[in-house]
Amino acid sequence: MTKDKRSKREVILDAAYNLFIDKGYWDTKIIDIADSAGIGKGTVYEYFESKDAIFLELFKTKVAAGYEMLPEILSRENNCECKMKKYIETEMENTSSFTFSRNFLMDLMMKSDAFRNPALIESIHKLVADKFRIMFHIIEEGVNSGEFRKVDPLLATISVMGGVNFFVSINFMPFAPREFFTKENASAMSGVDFLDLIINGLKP
Amino acid sequence: MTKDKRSKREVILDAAYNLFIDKGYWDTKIIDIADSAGIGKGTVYEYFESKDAIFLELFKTKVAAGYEMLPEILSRENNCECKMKKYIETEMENTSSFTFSRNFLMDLMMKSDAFRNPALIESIHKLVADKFRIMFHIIEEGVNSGEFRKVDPLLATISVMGGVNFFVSINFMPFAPREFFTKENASAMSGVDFLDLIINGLKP
Amino acid sequence: MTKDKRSKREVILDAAYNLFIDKGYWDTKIIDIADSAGIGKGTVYEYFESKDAIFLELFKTKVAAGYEMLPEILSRENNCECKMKKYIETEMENTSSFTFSRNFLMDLMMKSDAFRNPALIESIHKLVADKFRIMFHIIEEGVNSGEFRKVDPLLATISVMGGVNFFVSINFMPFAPREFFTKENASAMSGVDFLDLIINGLKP
Amino acid sequence: MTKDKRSKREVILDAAYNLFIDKGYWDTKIIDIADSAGIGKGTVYEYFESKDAIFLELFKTKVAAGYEMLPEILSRENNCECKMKKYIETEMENTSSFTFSRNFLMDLMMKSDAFRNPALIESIHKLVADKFRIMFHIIEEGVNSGEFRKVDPLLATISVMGGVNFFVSINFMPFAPREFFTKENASAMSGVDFLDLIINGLKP
DNA sequence: TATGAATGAGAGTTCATTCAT
DNA sequence: TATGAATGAACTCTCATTCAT
Repeated sequence: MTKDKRSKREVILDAAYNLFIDKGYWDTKIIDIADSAGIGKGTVYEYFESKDAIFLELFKTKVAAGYEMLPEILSRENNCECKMKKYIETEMENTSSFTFSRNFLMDLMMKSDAFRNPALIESIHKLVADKFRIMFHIIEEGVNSGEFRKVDPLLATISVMGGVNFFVSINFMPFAPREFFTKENASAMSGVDFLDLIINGLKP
Repeated sequence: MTKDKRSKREVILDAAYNLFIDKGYWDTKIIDIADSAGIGKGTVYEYFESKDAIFLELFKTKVAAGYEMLPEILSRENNCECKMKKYIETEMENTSSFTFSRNFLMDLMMKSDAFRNPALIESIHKLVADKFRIMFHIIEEGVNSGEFRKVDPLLATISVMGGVNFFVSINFMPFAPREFFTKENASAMSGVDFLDLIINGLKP
Repeated sequence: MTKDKRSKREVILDAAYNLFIDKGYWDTKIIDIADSAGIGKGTVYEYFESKDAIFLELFKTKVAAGYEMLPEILSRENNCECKMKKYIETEMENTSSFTFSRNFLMDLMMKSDAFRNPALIESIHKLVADKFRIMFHIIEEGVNSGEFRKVDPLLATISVMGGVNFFVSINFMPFAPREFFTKENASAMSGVDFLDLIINGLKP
Repeated sequence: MTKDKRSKREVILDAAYNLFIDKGYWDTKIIDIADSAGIGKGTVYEYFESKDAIFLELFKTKVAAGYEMLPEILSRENNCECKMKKYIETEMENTSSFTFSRNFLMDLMMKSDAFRNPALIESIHKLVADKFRIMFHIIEEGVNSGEFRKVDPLLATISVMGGVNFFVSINFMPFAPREFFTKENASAMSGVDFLDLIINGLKP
């Protein structure tokens, strides 16, 4: 009862996190979070200012935190292909290690402007933009150094990021044609093969 | 009063369309649509059964209709690269001709399970799954015929579709880092270059 | 087109009448009446001020009119039993000749104060009160003349009227236990037997 | 604040009950109930799922509950006349003890098909049908045993039930001619006299 | 005269948030 | 600290009535 100060906050966050992932932000009600956390509805407001605030906290700790080390990690790599590999691995780890079932991140990205909390919107936009810039610089560097072909870096960034985002979230998308997404298929898809495609393209 | 060729139904659809794109489905209220269309709240219901019905109509006419001819169009092409080119062109046309000021389709895809109207959900899932299958078969065919490398068709489909979706919608995404998306950059990005990337990859 | 002035009014009334009986007042919408009458919604308001006004007219012509001659008819009878017989016959004729299916009259009686139109409320109250008074005077007269026992006329009036009302409307009541109300049973029930019960009671 | 033994649930039920009786179900709005109960609109929904649910609860506790013991009570009586007496007494108690200021039950009966809630409709129909059957069996038994004349039991049931219903509710009917329903008259009317009329009829 | 498109007040219901305990 | 009863603004949808044509 006394050392539970930090713990209860965590419990709320965990409950909210799972519910957001499971039912989406709008379908998750405060009472659901409270019930799931085993506390009273009012208690939620002892720890968080609002539903938005819970979301923001979750975003920062569960999502954004996974990318904090990214620039440093990438800087340790010698060439752009390796950097891109690390990037993909990080994405895959983040989405899987945080038990990203469903489309949490994508959800955030796409619907971010449905929220009214400016801090939240800004956080989301910032993360996505940061990731975009990182990928852009990898490609730009690769093109400049001759490691990559003379492609338009912006175009390539879009292509690669779109692919990566889709790749890491496809399993959780509600509309993915289920006949393709069997257990075997899912486990067969690897980041290495994925990188290979981006680097080498489809042509034999 | 003079240029009122557009029926009121059209006016409502346009108003709803822009609002849905601008603020999202849930943030758009019936009164917003009515106000935006310059009519009374009740009038909306003279033309549509419900908010869902407006959405469904919009989806069918603005989104799904653009893909109806896709299978036929693709069947006219002789090789898979050309098919993929046509696919990308169709996507680009659809998203631009309908003045997609935001990523309407992506939005739909990601949030589709937030809707309760089964007809609507089904329509959305069907379109996305159809498109996915089309791309899958293009790639599968290419791999089988030797036109493409021996890549995993599913992985490649995900990569390409993710890239394409991102590509056609990036200009309208709320979070795209604005410094990259100047007018000049936007016009510089072409489907041909994009296809080149997918086909040939980044390696020189 | 020219001699249809009265006719169209009738058509509206008939349509409304059947709908009121069939679905009840509140479940009948103006558009239903218009559709059923084969005219436009606005046209209804050319002939009637409001939905209430239609109801009032219907009440006066279809319901109240059936009782206008009642005092005169009863005055022709020589004794109270015969008067009561006539009363019952009139009720039965009114409810059947006007194809009173369902609980139109009862409906009116019970829900009359749900209407806001004072004229309507008054009409309904007046009819019911008139009928009550008529029955009361029949019984009072019978008691005074020695034709009936020395019962409380008010109590007897209530008993008889309740029975009569129930009797004439039971076939149309939604809750009547259906196992009792077969076709044969319905035709077997006669006003004469009913009167016999009231006059002679249950004791052998 | 001091006599708040009554739970808020009770307060809401009472408020709703009086309003339903006073203005009818459809004319009573949730805000009316809330205002009358001295609470906010939303609070009503903390205690009841819907307007229908309030009604159903009211029906079960205030109306149906009064008849639960009826079969047992009647079974203790030795002859049919006594059973009928008990029946009438029960009706009178139910309608008076619950401060039936209007004919709530009759109201329910007549309008029951105006509700859409199946559980509600069924409850109402069941109660009325049950009561009808009880009376029918009393009379049938009386006829078979020779205690009553050889009358049609169905016809007699209708006559008696109609009379009883009217009798117990007449004081609250909006249309009852007020000159008859003075305080003295009301108190003069007894169930015993009423039964006498049914049993012995009007003939001397 | 006849119309039906347009209206908007008003309904039941939801739920994030408040606050007395 | 913890609660949950209470709140009311806001939502979607209904429909009797109006009025320009």
